[in-house]
Amino acid sequence: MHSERRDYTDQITPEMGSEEVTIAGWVHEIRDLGGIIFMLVRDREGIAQVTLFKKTTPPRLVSAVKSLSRESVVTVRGRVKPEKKAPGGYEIVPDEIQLLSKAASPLPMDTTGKVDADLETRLDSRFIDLRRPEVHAIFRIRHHVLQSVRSFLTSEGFIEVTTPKVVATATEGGTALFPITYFEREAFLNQSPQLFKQMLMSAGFDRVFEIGPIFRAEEHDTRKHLNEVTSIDIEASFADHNDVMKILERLITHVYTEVCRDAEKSLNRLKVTPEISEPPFERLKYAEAIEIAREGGEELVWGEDLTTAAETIIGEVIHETTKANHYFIIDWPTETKPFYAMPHENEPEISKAFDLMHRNIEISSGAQRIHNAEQLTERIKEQGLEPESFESYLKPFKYGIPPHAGWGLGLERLLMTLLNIENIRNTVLFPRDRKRLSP
RNA sequence: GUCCGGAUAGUGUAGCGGCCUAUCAUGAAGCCCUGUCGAGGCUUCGACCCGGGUUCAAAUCCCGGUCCGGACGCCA
Repeated sequence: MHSERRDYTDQITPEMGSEEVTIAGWVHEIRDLGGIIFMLVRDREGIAQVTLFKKTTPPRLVSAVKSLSRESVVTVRGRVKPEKKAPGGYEIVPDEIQLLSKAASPLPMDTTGKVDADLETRLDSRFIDLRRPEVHAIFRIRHHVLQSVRSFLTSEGFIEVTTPKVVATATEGGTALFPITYFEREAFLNQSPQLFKQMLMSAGFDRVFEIGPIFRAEEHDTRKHLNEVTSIDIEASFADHNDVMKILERLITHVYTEVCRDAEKSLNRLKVTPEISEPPFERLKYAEAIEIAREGGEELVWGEDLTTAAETIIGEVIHETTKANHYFIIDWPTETKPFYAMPHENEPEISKAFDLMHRNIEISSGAQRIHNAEQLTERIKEQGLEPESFESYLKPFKYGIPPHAGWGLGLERLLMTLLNIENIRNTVLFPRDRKRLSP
């Protein structure tokens, strides 16, 4: 039975006449009108209507359907019947219905859209929540985004790599790391593939990208933070910050364009039309950004990171003037950025670091990196860190490493802004936040 | 972590001192119904987060706890 030919519901059309089909899926709804019963069967691609007539359908099938519970898994073999009154212009008249797995009731939540559930309830029963077509659509689009990122970066000469997530030291300072037990030693979950990417520049890989999980042990509790996220990271040799910003803006446009082209059905299901930004994106200097925020009433000190309110004001002003959602904030104060960001030669208090913003959300940040071992050691000291603990990091810089630049792009933030999703938890199958560790 | 809201059937909600033996929807069980597409009609089932207090009387007011949401903070 499992090896039999199976048709997805979207492959069936009214033009198929009375062809035999076999569908497999979940019982979405049963509407028993007495003399006629409609059973809606849902699979990954859609919903098909199976119609049973009390007078002509074999009684065993009628009673089988009457005893089915919602969300049970069934296969239906039957004939296609073009029917104007049926959704999609066809229905399936069954010859055989098999129950493969019975669903208990009541269900932990509604799957048909009649009753909304809180995010908490949905995440507790995520396996059911993910059955809902509009939730499923997010992850179909996520797949398209990943596909499109891979094809774009590959066509730009980047090699996909994977680097360890279990690491020995808390390398970057900055964010808090999750400690774990690694046999008899302490280890950490990696916060960024940064140092590995740079080692690969020393190793002569020239251009690499990695798509993988990163972990942040920060106790933040907001709509746009998670403790485990997927980072799209690149590093490019013989390149500066301007070069990688150009790659980034073209990547964003490419992803938006491809998603609009390839994921139309899922976008319609979510009722969103992504707004494509065309390169070049606005490049706003940090100094200009804080000026805009000050004019909008925010009190900011040069040298500090932007507040959420400041980001909102800046995002709105930029949107008014450029009509675009995406923009870069460039020339950040060196002290606000990680030690490996390259300071400008003639103005070392600002660095060749940038953030890519979508309105008020930071979706990516990157920089040209320092590739000189002495300068790097100096910067480590200036940030109050111990150069001794960075020895294995510093080693590749002593034996020939080209100038290089790169960025990290948050996949979930990209999806949020692409699909206008309010809470980042909706963009991850099984989100990990301050409170949630299962499922 | 701070501030502000909130917690009522499986799910989503109304009620905010006595009219609550708690509203409505959805769901489940049963009955009627041959074109539903949030089908319809009738019957039944199912809930006040935990602990303490105030009061003749608490779902409702007060205190503590737990959990949730939002904003902010923290954050390559």
